[in-house]
Amino acid sequence: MAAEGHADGTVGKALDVLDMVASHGRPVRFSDLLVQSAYPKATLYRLLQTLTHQGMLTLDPDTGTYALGVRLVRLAHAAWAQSSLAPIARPHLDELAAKTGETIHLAQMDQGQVLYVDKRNAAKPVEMFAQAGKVGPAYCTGVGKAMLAWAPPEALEAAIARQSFYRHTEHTLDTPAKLIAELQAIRARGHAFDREEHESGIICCAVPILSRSGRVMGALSVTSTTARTTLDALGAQAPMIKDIAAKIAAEAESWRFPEQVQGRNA
Amino acid sequence: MAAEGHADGTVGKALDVLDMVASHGRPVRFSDLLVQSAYPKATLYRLLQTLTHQGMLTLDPDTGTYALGVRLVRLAHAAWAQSSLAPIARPHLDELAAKTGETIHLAQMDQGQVLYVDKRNAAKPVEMFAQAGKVGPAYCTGVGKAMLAWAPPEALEAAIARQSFYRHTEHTLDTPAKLIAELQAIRARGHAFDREEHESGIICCAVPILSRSGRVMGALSVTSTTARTTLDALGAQAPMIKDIAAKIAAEAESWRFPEQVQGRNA
DNA sequence: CCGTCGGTTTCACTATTTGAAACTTAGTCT
DNA sequence: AGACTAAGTTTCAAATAGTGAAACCGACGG
Repeated sequence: MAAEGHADGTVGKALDVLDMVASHGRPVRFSDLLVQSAYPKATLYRLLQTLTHQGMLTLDPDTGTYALGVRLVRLAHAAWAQSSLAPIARPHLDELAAKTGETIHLAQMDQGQVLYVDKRNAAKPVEMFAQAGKVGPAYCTGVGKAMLAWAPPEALEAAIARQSFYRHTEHTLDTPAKLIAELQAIRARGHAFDREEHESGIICCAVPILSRSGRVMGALSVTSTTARTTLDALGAQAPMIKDIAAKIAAEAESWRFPEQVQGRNA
Repeated sequence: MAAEGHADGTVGKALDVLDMVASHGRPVRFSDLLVQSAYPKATLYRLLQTLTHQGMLTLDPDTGTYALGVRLVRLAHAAWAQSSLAPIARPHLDELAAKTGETIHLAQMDQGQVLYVDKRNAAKPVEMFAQAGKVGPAYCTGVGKAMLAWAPPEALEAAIARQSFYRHTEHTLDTPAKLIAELQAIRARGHAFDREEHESGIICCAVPILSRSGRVMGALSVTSTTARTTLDALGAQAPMIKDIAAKIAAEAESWRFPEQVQGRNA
């Protein structure tokens, strides 16, 4: 059911296999992959061999199992550093965390899902890798809705098609229609709320991070619990959150426009 | 000219492009990539398009620049969780950090280079993503030498061919011969030292993390400065470090952790 | 208005990928 | 033992997907 869309070309298939390996929590056998992949034996075999040879997968010669390779960790480091908002946003998240004392999330959109790229936890110290890289649903989280609300129509449509609309709580918006109505309200209001839609007792206020041209770059949220605060109180913080989001956007944009792309490789 | 190995098939080329984008610290233009890639315009264009379509790259429509995509961050999260020693080693690193009060490194080998998968910093709080994923040279770091010392001959040869042997300090082992002699001594001694070979004033003691079958899974090191301690004092800690490395190895193995691939197949 | 510079598309040519089927180990059952 | 079976590896003709020189387009700058 991976239904990872239209695998364009060999590369698409290879990446599909990569996802397949990733989706299992543990090393997988060739045959395990074979049953769930649409590809015939020989094809899958060659794909795995190529990926292994490339260091994207590692093959344990003893158990004959495949796992994601360390090359991915290296690539991801670069990805996180260069293409996510995290490094730029870092000091702003610290500031926001200090001011609110609440949990802060910085997220971006990845194939219709919310991907958390950074986080400040109210209680525990930062556990970056353990949190960054996690994904969540878009239709029932503050950051997800904030990003969807400002997404271009065709992206929104594609995203909606990928939502499960599983009813996590009694407040979950469990149909596309409800969600679309909500997005409209969010646009009008300027920020999104999570009204215990994902987890009971958990509420949040989220704002989009928009580029000057109005493109959604990510979202920023302050999360709390109904025990500790109310939606209204959170909403009162919206201007400040929005302000910080704007700062992040501005910096991100000026960081991306350096006339001179420095250094050829290395 | 860096000759990123022999790109096998289209997939290899695509991954090559990915590395190329990663190697620049920032978003790159099509034309920047074109000049440094061996591929002709149309080919590179199609490759970029496929990767972008797949979410491995993102194309900023405003500036027309490519950057690594967030899908990589997601994949890496899985890679880190499933194929690196980090999650298993975490509590042990904490313990070692507490006992020594020094900087701790956990590393694995990636294409002849040292890849740091986790770290405990003596001074500052953990900055995971900023550190994990970083690469370093193998021939002049404690963890690097520890892993090379127990590497199978064929892998060692391949790794040596990839070292630059740049003379970082006056203590750097700057020839294969010197390195090989040192590796022998390390094997005999059971642990490796970094005698200010990479950075002046920085010393460390590293041990390999070996599977029961003797394969190198990674390495663990305690780093300090000449101002604070001596090699002998660090060496005295070796048994304890080794003990912790053994615990990590045992747990990793019982978790059916797939070990590093060694050689490349034909 | 013309020339140039990025970037995108075309299209005949070819190399790569495909996948059914045959083959090889390494276990297992009788 | 021998003869099955499961899991992984290899073959090879057919077909598909990738190639890249060159043409094309649109946005500058003069």
